[in-house]
Amino acid sequence: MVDPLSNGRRAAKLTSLAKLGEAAECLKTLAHPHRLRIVQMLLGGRYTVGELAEACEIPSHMASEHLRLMQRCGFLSMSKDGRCAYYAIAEPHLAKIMACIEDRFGGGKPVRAGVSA
Amino acid sequence: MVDPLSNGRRAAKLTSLAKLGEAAECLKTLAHPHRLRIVQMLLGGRYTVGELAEACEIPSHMASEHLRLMQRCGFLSMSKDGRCAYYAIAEPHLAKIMACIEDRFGGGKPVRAGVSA
DNA sequence: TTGACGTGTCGTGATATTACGATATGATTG
DNA sequence: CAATCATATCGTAATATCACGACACGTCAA
Repeated sequence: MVDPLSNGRRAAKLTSLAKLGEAAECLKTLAHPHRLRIVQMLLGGRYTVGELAEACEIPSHMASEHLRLMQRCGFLSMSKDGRCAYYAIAEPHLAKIMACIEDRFGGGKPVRAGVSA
Repeated sequence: MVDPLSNGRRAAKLTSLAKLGEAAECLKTLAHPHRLRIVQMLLGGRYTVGELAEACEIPSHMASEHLRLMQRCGFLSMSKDGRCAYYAIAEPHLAKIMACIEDRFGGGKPVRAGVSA
């Protein structure tokens, strides 16, 4: 009954719901296959909208929208060079989060836990 | 036409769009303030639906739905004890991802990127 | 058995997200 | 100057998500 892992009101180091709401917004922004690929590519260097769009197999105006969304929540920065727009990672935490994602999904395991437990 | 998997300017270690779609699903499941709080609590031990609901300030039948969503993508496991249902973390990667989130949002800073370190 | 309690499920309306075509802007080329 | 390219923005319809009330189900106490 005194099992430290099975019971007891531990000291709550809980983040406020407001902060969690902010975090949820950012997570939701990241939660899209094309945007994940864009982040993954950008983690390796800077690319133009067209390059990113081609890698995601989508029209460039759609890549532009994804890019804008991610720029709005502080993930990316943009710099223009002539008529090309180069995007780059602006939020350092993205590398760690992406590493977690690649760790779980990049490997190749089917990844389905707990379903039968 | 640039094949993102074999002909990038840089060595492309890109995850397939299918895998990224899977990852996006999981991220989307996590991207909700109440679900983030539930995960944060569960990372510190196991709790019943009612306890989780109270901490999120929501009716317990809504907590139950959040719990079911997270159980479906393998994040959580459940065990019944009498009429109580105890939930616990089933996906170890959750701890690392939550640590990243707390690192960026838990501190207390307004948090808006662009502040180049 | 009856009734209260803790959970889980269903249906619904409100709201957010998505992809897309059309079109606008600014930079380059001839 | 006009044409073209690379991006960006707008309006939209289809779709997904959300919170909620209502209620079904098994468990426990009397």
